Amino acid sequence: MKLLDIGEVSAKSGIKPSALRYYEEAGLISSISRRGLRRQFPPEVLLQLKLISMGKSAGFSLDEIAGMFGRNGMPDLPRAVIHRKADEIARQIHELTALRATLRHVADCPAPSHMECPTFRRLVDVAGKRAITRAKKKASIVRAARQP
Amino acid sequence: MKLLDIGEVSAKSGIKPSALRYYEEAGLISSISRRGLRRQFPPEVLLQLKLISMGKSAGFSLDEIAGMFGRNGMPDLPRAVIHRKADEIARQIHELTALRATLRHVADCPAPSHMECPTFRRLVDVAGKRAITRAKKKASIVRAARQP
DNA sequence: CTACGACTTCAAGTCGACTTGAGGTCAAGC
DNA sequence: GCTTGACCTCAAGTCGACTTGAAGTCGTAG
Repeated sequence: MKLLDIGEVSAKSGIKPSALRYYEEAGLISSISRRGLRRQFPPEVLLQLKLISMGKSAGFSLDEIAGMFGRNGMPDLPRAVIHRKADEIARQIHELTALRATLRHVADCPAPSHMECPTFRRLVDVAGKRAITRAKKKASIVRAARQP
Repeated sequence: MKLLDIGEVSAKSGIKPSALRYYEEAGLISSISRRGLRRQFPPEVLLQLKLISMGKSAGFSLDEIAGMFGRNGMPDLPRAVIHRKADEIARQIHELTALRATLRHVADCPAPSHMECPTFRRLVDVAGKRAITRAKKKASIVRAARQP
């Protein structure tokens, strides 16, 4: 199993060495040895980084991502918890879908004031209420994750 | 048109007054008058806040959101630009969909090592390449903004 | 063998998005 | 008329996710 040094990982993933060190520090990835001082990573790290970047672009914090994928890239979590994460993502997909529709609408709707356009209001309402709940939930999830 | 004072807006939206002041400072919303010192907002602000929270949960910065919806909540931008934002969101929906599928898969797949499971690798590959591009784009925007 | 460039550590800095704190103002209820 | 509580301003603090800088260490190419 041929190892990649941090420079190669950085080149292949597009993530700066400094960020890779930071991820390692945070326990998201782990280097397997050194050549001189240089960190050597197993090739799976590239896949793990992809997962990390997916999680990030989904708006999860590094802590949450670590929670999803565990220390070595794979979840040691009960299925139910993972499915709950997936549900959270599903909800987010819903919200994004509404946002996209809203944008397309405001781009094309010729009405003078969108605020009074019923189509617009309906679109905005789709994702509405959960947003408030969410901020609070996030905090509690983090707390829960810290006390296993 | 009955006005809402900042406390009511906060209660109805779940957003703290301090954050509302911050949004006003940032030009995302605007209060229309004062009663004593208290800011008074027009009722549309609630809709605007919904849009803002949608945008936030989609991972956009306040600046980007301001860019989408303009100073007073509605876009003054050319259609093409708005559609590009919508496309960006569409891409993100794609990524999230892949992430959700990946999570469901790791929750249920009984394989010993996911790293070698072809289903898993395929899922991860779905969203892959764009992430890198995105980070660079963001950075270059930032750089450009610093040198006007 | 030496110079180079890419890495190393560690501390400190940055950026966005707020929150918090100190000190002050107001309008409504008692 | 005075207190109370929710607001006000402005400066400073916080948190996450990195980046940057200084000072040092390697291994390879010339």
